[in-house]
Amino acid sequence: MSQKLQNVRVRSAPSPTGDPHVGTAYVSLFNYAFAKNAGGTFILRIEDTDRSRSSKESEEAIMRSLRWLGLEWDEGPDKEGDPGPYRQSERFGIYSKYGQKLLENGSAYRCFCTSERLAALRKTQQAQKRPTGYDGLCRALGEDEIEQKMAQNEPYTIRLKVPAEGETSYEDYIRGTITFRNPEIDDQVLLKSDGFPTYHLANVVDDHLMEISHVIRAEEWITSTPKHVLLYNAFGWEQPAFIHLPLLRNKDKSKISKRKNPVSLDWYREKGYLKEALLNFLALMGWSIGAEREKFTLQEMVTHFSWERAKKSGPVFDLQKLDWLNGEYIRAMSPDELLDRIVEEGYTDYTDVPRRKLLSIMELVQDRMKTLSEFDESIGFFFAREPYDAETLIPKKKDASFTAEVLEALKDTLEGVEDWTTESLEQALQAFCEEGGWKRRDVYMPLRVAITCRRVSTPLFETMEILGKKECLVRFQEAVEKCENKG
RNA sequence: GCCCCCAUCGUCUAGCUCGGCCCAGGACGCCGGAUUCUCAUUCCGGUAACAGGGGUUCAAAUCCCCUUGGGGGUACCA
Repeated sequence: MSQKLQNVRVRSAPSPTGDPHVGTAYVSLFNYAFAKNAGGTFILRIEDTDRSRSSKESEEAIMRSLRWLGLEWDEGPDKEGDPGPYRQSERFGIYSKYGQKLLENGSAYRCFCTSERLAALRKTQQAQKRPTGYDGLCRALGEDEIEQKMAQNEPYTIRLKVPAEGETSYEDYIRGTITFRNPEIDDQVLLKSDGFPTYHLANVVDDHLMEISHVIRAEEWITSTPKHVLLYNAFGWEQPAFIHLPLLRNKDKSKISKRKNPVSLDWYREKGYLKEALLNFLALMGWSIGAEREKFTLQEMVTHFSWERAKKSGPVFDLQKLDWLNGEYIRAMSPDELLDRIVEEGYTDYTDVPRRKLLSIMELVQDRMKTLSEFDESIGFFFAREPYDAETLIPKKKDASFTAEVLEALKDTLEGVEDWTTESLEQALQAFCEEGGWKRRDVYMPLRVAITCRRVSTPLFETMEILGKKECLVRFQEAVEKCENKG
């Protein structure tokens, strides 16, 4: 397998159906990394030949998502180049012309079989435990029969005439030689009866016209590649190199699917995964940078990219590890940077809060966040008194009267703190515990809940400083009353 | 059913191309501990794998074969 890296042109060719899929990002990432490493061109081509399932919204979502991730293409639907357009629905005329060519040189034939007959055929084949596939009925049609049917306007498809004997093989960069016996390759439909091409024809024609040098796609295409090879041969075209990436898997090892895994790139974005974390994680799913490193940037992947370090086996998509990675990236940023990201990318509603205040809060929550969407959730109590049960005030293994006692005792101390800073508060509270013989945890928990309304919160004294004495005392008083009502 | 791909800790993997340095290394998770006002963070420690069987060889996680397991394909969807 000679890697001719002179003129690398690769493409990501998603179908615009449904939500933008992580698999698209995954395949695009590898195309991108390889192209950029080789100084080549990364193309985005929209494969919308399935008219009923394709949608404009989906196409836009794919482009938006890829751009969000920073996988910018050099040529694509909105970046026209010589071999465009890059949307197959806009190349409609091209395919039938090439289908015609195949008809003329005897590599394809018209098939008038109805879908009903095909379905029945498949059924009996399965029942008889025979391999399924077209039986070649229309291959034997004579010229006059064909003309007659056409005169009667009978709908037909154009099928590839796969050689009855021999075998077809190709070299896969990461899997080596893959061989299929020709009788096992189906006479694939190339042009549907509505005149639209199937994936197979459109794909090969476009890859040729767009001078794609390496076809990098997911493993699920391995079996249809021999059909593509046959097509290149039938046209007399040089074939590109083929590389099949392992499929992303659910926990049960099946192909990743939305029923078993969040699969939409929008979901990851909304949840607040950083693009660098998601990219890094996706890269890890099919490639390793070597040594004992697992954190690396897109740019590092590009510079170190090589197929030797690509893997063949299908990785389970494990959100737990993504969470960890995301946390790593979050912690690696300065509070300032993090806040910028959160504000710019719209993860917070607290946009009219003074930046200085948000920043001081950020310092308290940064280490506690796994995703950006957790920011607002974890700081809500800074801006509003949240409802909570009196029960919540009670420390472990203690009761309501104990809690009331603590709060009562605490009152004077709190009110007496003049300099409402983290340091003085801590000093005052420590002194309070020592003098009164209280255990810290028994004092801090009720206080924490009184101040933050939550048992899990940012560090107490820092939080109190930010809230200010006045607000803290109000909250404290409310807690005391809550306790009294309870008791 | 048939065809194709794959196979190292629960998960992601290094090692396999060029057999010995591997009674298999790292990471996530989990468990335990330290720090600690909660939760996190941070730091220590622990758990856990070469699917099985045959070969080849002085020597195999690494090469070959078989079995098993998993996955994908099998459409006028991509």
